[in-house]
This record gives sequence, structure tokens and C-alpha cells, in this order.
Amino acid sequence: MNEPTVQMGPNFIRNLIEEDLATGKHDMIITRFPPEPNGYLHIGHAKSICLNFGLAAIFNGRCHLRFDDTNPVKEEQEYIDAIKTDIRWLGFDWGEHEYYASDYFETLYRYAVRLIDKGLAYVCDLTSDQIRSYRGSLTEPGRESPYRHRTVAENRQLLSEMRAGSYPDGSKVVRAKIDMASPNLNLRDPVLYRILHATHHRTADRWCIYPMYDFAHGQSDSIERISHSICTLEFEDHRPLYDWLCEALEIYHPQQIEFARLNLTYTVMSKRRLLELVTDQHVTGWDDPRMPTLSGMRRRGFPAAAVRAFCDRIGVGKSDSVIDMGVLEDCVREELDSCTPRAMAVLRPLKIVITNYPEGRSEEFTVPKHPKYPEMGSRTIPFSREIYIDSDDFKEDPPKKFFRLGPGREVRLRYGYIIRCDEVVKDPTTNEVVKLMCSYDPETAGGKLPEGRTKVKGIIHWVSVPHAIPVDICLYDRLFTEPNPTGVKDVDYRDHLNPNSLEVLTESYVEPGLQGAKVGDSFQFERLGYFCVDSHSPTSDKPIFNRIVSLRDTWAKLQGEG
RNA sequence: AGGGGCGUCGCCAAGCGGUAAGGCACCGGAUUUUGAUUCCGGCAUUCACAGGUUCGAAUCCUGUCGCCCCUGCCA
Repeated sequence: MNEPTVQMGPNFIRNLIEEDLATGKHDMIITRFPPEPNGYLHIGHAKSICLNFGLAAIFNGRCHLRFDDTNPVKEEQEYIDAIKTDIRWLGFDWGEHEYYASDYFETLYRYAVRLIDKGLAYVCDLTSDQIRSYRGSLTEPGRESPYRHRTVAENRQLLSEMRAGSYPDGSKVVRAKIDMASPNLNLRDPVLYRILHATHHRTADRWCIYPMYDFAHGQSDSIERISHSICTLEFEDHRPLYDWLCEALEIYHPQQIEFARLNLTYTVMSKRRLLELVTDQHVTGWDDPRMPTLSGMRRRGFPAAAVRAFCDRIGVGKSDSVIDMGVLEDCVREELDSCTPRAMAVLRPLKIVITNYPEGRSEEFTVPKHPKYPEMGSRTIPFSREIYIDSDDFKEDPPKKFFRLGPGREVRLRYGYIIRCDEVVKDPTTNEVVKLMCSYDPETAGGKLPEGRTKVKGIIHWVSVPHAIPVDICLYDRLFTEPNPTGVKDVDYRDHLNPNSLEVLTESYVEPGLQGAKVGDSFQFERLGYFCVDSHSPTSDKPIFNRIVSLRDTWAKLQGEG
């Protein structure tokens, strides 16, 4: 396993743990990442994973992977497998420490019995609607259930009958006996167990009562002797309940610390919505390269190291925040720039005929795979009389500061000759530019500049027509047109879906050296961006390249302003 | 006065009584056979606001305002 070097700036959780270690409150720290196997992991989970595994690595502790699988109707083995794959991809290893809340069902049941014996829990026959109305509201206290004062013996009897399957779904629950007037709604006799005659993906039909999250999560942490239970802000209100439970049960009491969950612009982050995008087929699946899921980003070509760098860069705090997508993209570019071999590709081809280059002749240029790291080796690119250039590198009527090709203009072919556009050939009916007749200067090969010749400012990429490999290109853009798709009043987030989030180009070409590229291989197509071979390429011989991220483009930015 | 939390540059974020780190974005400029990369330089007299304590406050106290979360037999 590739053990990542963990980067983590100072943050309040790290400081707190440092203090706990310094004061001897703990000799070793144990954290955990506790996903529910009901969906795929997304970049928000990556933040939590990097935090929990990162902290464990920094302080020489350990981090458990625990599946909080207490709701059999929503959870599936498929998700467990996908989650494990994603965490390993991110570069983290939980070793032997793979746990399941369902492994603790028997212990949890004994805990429930213990509460009943202490008169701190009871079996309640109210319907869910009744429980809701008895709960009161934010501003009004609740009312006690008429079943609240059943005897210990009766409660024990009822609970064991519940477990034995004597009652139908929803007919009874067990509740903690805390305080129906508490200003904290979580303390108004919360439900601990419900009856669910459902087959669980791990315990099959052994149980027909299942613990609620609030009765499983904290105790699971306790059972695993988690020193620091790190979770997101919305569980802050639940902490008093976990405290109450640990005290009532007289069990080990982990310390819960809450941090703000990640939000990213131009995407959504809730599992519910991501699932909707998948089931409504707005995307092709959980691993659609436009999804903020780890599987989507992996397929898109984001390096795991970039995701880790991102998680470090955004920090950890308690204030609600929305991170600009640009931060993630910058991390991806930074990682890819140093490790990605360069290549030339033409996305929207425009043919050029070099009129003074002999017909039938061709030559090869040997150029570095990476201009800054010659140790990465070299590649050869063929040149011939006909080449493709990208159509936006030619403008019949060039705007100001456009230093690419235009009628009568000169431009340098990357790693090749300087050419001049002598003639523009158009389709007589559509008036579209179909071909450019150019001439080359044989004295300018490989960057050479003869004495007295003025330097050309523009350099463009190209591919030799007879040597070009046809490929399909997938251009991805942000999934939504709104920075905060769920934040616009009275508008469904799906109405902000970007209709142009995927553009498929089917007439693109790459240099012949990319012939043997394998799924997942990444390249920088010079002047265009980073691309990788898609894992869903058809078995046909025409590969698909996903654009991972574009290069920074100050020219495009200037254009946008104009 | 229902409870809990948060408010430091456009977006994140250090800082924890001694006089505002860093990143992204943005703006200059240098180098460049990728308008990329790299490199330099600029970018909060001010920390939601108002009072108070102090020689000294983003940091302590009081009050005000704004935003987020909580009424699943989901997690």
C-alpha cells in the first residue's frame, strides 16, 4: 500500500489531541472513520478520512474503519466494497481494524437491558405519529408517554418479545427515559430500538429489532475505545445524549469533537442528492467523472495525492464554509504538472498543407516527455506535409493581442518549424474555413532562429495527419451553473444542472506515441490541459480521453473580459 | 431569552493578552519553443458591531446584530 506522507496544518482538533497527549490524558489516540454503507464516498468524506487517518498517523495512533450498518433497509454490500476501494485509493490503510456496528448488536442489546434494569429505558407502544406529537416543538416542552412508567419486569418481558419477533414493524420501540421537557430535543426520550423485520446484509435474519444510530454510534466508539470521536457539526446536539448514555451504561466515554463539513461550489454534496442524480440519470453513475464522488474523481483522473493535498489545504474548522472549486482544481494541476508526460493532441482539427514541403516526405523530431524533467525520457513526433492544428488557433480576423495564426501571419509549430499562412481555403457554399495553405521555413527546425529573423510570439500544437491517432475526447465542466445549487430560494437544485457539463468530441487526434496508452494513464496535452484514458473505454481501438482539468488560460480569461 | 454552534481580506484559514501566518482568487512584472510551469512584487492600521477591563485586546467581560443546525421508529 502506498503510505501517503500526511500533511496537516495546525487546527483545533490537532491542537487538542496534542494537549491530551502532553497531559497524559491519553497515551495513544484512536480515531475512526464511520461511514454508513448506503452510498458512495465523496470529497466531503475524503476530508474526514484525511483528518481521522491523518491524525492517527501523525500521533502514532490508529484509525479504525467502522461501518455504521444499523439500518438494513438502506444498506448494501456493494457500498461496503466501494467504500473500502475508495479509502485504499486515497492511500489509507486500516489494517486489522475493520469493524461493523452490526458486530455489536448483541452487546447493544445487553446495554438496552441494562438501561431497563436501571429504570432508564422503557418500551413504548405509541405510534410514530404519536411520538412526534408527544415530543412537543422547538419552543414547547413535550409530554410523557403513557407507557413511560411500565415496570422493569414488564419492560424486560416486552423487550425480549420484541427481539423474538412477537410484534410487527412499528408497533413498539424502546426509548430512553430522560426528560420530555428538555430544550434539547434529542433528550426527549429518544428512540433506542425499533422493530424492523428486514434482512440485514451481514446479520441476515438474526435480528428483527435494530438499534437507532444514536444508540449504536457512541457505544460503538466506546467499545472500540476510540479516544477522539470526530464528527460533523450537526451532531453537536447529540453529544449530551451520548454523554448521558455512557454515564448511564457506565462504559468508557470517548470524547466527541465536531468540525464543519465540506461544501464545494458548483456541486452538491449530500448522499441523497448524489443518489438522485444517479437514479434520475442526470449522470451515468456514481463514478461519472462529473460527480464529486471519490470514484468519479478517480475516473476523471484526479490523483489521490491531489485530493489529499486539497484536504490539507482547506483546513479544519467549525464555521460553515464553501470552498471554491478552483482550490481543488489548483491542487490537481499542481500534482499533475510534475508527474505527467507531455503530448500533443488536436481537439477540433483544421487541416494545414505545407505547400513547400515535399510530398510523401516525413521526418521525426525527438523531444522531451517533460520539458523540465529530462530524466522522464524522450519521445519522437513525426512531421509531414499535412498537419492538423486546433481550429481556435486560427482566426481569419485576429483580435488584438492574438498571436496565433491568421492570414499572412507566422507562427511556430511546437517543437517544429515556423510556418506562414499563405492562403485560406473555404467551402464555397458554407463559407467555412476548411483548410490552410502554408509554407514553412526549413531553417527554423527545433526552435532554431536564423540570424536576423524576428522571433514569432505564437507557438501552437499540431499533429501530423498521416500519423495521427483518432480518439474521442470527453470535455467535462462543472455539474451546475450555480455556485450554490441548493441555496437558491424556491428552485430545485436540479434546475441548475449545467447542460454543457459534458461535451464529447469525436474527431480529435493525438500524436502516435499515445498508441499504447493504458486505462488511467494521464498526459498533459500541451496548451490544452490534462487528460487521462477513460476506464470505460469501449473495447474498440478508439480510446476515450477524459479531460481531467484544463490548463490555466489567461488568454481565454482576457477574451471573456472583452 | 427554546436549545446548540459560528462570525479574522472575494473564498478558506493560522492566531488563544504584546501589536494580523499561509493558500486559492485577483493585480503588476521577470523568465519561457506550452498565453502553461517557475519566479519576484502587490493585496486586512484591522479581526460582525457597540461598549468595558488593560500600559497593551482579534484574543478577556457585557450587550447587539447576522448566519447555520435541531421537532426521522435516517445516519
